[in-house]
Amino acid sequence: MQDPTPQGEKKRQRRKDARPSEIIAAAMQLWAERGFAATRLEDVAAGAHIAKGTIYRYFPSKEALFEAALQARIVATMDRARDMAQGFDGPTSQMLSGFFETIRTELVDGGSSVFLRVLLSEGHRFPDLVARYERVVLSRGMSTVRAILAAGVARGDLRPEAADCDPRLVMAPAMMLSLWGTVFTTEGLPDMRSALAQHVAILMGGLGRR
Amino acid sequence: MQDPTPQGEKKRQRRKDARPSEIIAAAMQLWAERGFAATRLEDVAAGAHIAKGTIYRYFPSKEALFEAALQARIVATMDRARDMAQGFDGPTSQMLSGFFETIRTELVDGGSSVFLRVLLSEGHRFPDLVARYERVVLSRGMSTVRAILAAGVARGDLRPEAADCDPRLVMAPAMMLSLWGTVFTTEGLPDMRSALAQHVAILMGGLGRR
Amino acid sequence: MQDPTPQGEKKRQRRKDARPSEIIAAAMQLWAERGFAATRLEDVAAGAHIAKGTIYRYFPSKEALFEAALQARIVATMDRARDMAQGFDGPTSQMLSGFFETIRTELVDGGSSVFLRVLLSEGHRFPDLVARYERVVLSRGMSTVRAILAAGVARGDLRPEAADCDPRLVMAPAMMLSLWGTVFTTEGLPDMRSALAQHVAILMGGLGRR
Amino acid sequence: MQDPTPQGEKKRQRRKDARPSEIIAAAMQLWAERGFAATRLEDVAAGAHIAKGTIYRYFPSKEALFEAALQARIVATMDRARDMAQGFDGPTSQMLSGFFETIRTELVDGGSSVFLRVLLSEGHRFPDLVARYERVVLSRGMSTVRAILAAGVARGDLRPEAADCDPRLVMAPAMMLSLWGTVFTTEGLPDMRSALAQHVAILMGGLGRR
DNA sequence: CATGAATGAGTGTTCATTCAT
DNA sequence: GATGAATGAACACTCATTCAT
Repeated sequence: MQDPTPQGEKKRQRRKDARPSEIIAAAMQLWAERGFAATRLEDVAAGAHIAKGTIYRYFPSKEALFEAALQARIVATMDRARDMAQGFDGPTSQMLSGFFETIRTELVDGGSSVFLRVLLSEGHRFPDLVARYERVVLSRGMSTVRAILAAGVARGDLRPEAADCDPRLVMAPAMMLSLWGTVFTTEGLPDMRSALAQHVAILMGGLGRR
Repeated sequence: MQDPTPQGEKKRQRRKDARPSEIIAAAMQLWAERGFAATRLEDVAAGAHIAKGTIYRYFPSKEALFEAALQARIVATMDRARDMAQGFDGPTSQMLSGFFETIRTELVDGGSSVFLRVLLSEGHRFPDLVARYERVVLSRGMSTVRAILAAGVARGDLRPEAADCDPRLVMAPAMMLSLWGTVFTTEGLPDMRSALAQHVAILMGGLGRR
Repeated sequence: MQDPTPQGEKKRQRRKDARPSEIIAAAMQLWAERGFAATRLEDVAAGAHIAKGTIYRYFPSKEALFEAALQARIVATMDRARDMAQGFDGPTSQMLSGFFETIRTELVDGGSSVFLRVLLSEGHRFPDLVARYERVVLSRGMSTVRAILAAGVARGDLRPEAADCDPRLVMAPAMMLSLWGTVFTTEGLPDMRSALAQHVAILMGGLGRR
Repeated sequence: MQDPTPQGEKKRQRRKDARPSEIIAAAMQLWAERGFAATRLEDVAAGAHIAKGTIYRYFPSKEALFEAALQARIVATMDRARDMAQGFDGPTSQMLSGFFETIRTELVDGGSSVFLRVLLSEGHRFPDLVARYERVVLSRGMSTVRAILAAGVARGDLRPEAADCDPRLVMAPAMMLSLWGTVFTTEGLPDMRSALAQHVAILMGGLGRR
């Protein structure tokens, strides 16, 4: 009598609140397996154990679902990565390792490499999304790299020219290796963590003080 | 006059022989512009100035066309790259530059980055193709890198440990930058040649003799 | 306090009783604006400030709502019109004017032209409704016209042949003009009242005593 | 050998040329029976004995099909009607009769009343079509009426005030009766031709010289 | 009783593929 | 061989209707 939202209401409500992320999770799994275009919304629905129409209560279109997934999964991580870079003041090699580990965790463990893959191959159809991804993900990543390099120069870990290094060169192996593992064989190759450690070593050698 | 292959016939014959590569050229151009899934076979036909049905005279399906294009465009180039690497015996930095320039030419100017993009995001639909691409393109590229590194070590340009370097780390920036330019903005960033020159410098610093 | 129908109850009761007509009112407004097929039940619910499911407490289906709206809105008016015609004994031109004004008020101001529009274009889906509309609305209207004409002949206002006039000819302009204004431009044309006055004049000239 | 389009080609060509009008014919029949919204494109295809996709070779959308049907069926007729009115110089009553017969033939026999019905009830979804219908059909019809009335005044058949008569009053019965017959019973009522003859008589009485 | 989350049948549209000419 | 008209399976999206709360 006193409670206008009794126990009964809550179960459905709890479900409703969880739906969007359940749908996103199902979608990302399938996109990772089959690609964006090749995944039917009906499959996503089945993966989330709901009916096709239910998706449309939460996302107005397939593209919007992609956008929401992107938003939901990445922003937080990139912020975290940047905070880490700015807050932490250890040796440059350690900052780079931390940065790469963050990227690896997000892209590989968190499954965010789908976004990169989809944007790379179907990006022409979603110019707005590409623009947002650049703004939110790529440029933040590049800023982080620049900050790390600048800090390294300031600290004396790196040579002054390191500040002018194209940040994509620093990020590329982390990105590429994440993609690599989703399609190509990695047999006979170092695991991603070791490879990134090698990358740090090369960078420190190539950019560091002689 | 009784000649069964008169002048007219020959022209047609020449035309007919050229068809497959004309179709492939048209397809690659469009795939590069719009992506594989978003390009209709009808557009490819129009680009090749033939009728839609004619494509099926030469390729049994859209996927087969993709496969043929991949086969046709890449093998030669990769062979060239390897030959170049093996045949040439200059300083390591020069060999790396040459190798990257070859990759860049092929992927960017030749438009082969489509293959990488498609395979990366829709590879699961083409397991055989992925396997072949790995065998023919990726592993050859990695062999080339290993050969260059080994030659560098032998020459004394590189430290012995360079021979154990994951070849993907060497290739990744060249691959990633090729993909980058097909979707993302490059404004405010060095052009690809300069970036690869930086990459060579970093590698030489990171892997080279102190 | 022990009263089983206290003040609060009553208000709710009054509310509940009013629901059907509130729903009908909301529906007719939207049907008039967008047409029957293009109006979603959800919009009707929103217009009536209730939840979608609540409509089903009162009407078992969308078609049933249409039927109920038809029933509710028209019978009364047509009865009124007939009463007016039969009760009043003025000059024929005045009776016709009054009749047309009644039709105009109902169809245009009251929004009942939707029924005519829907029945005209989707009537085949509602054979029962069409039959009822004919019985209740059209044939009553025609009776009224016949009564007016007969009275006019009896009075000496009209020529005897007027009694044989197809009543649809008398009603058609009033009906058509009501429909016209719901879709087509009326710019540069007389307003409906003036037009109907012209119509009365023509009828009186064409059917009246020379 | 001399004929680049031999017999074989022709059969298909003849078919192709006929397709659009076959599709339109099938569509109009079904729209007349069931209304526009309630008729699936698949039904139209079945009615034209073709596959659903074939419709899209000739019309880019359902709406475009409606538009094409409208264009195809009506313009010619309305032009004919206007030519008739302008070219013919007989008594006004005869011109009116001719005009109404043209309208009747087109709307009833030619099935064009569908357009009116669809526009009346679903016109809100097609503002462009409504505008075109007004421009092409309605305003031409009204011009024709005005021309007939003006000619009648000039001839001395009609009183001067007839020139100011709202042309919709003249057309309304012809339009309304066409619609009437598609949904409502006409039992016990004069057939359309007789009714329109009565209408002409009334108009001549109401607008004509005393 | 009221709610609105969930459903799923239904429809317009696309496009790889076929095949009569 | 070459053509392009025809096909029909497939898919995104809508919305009347249901039902757990």
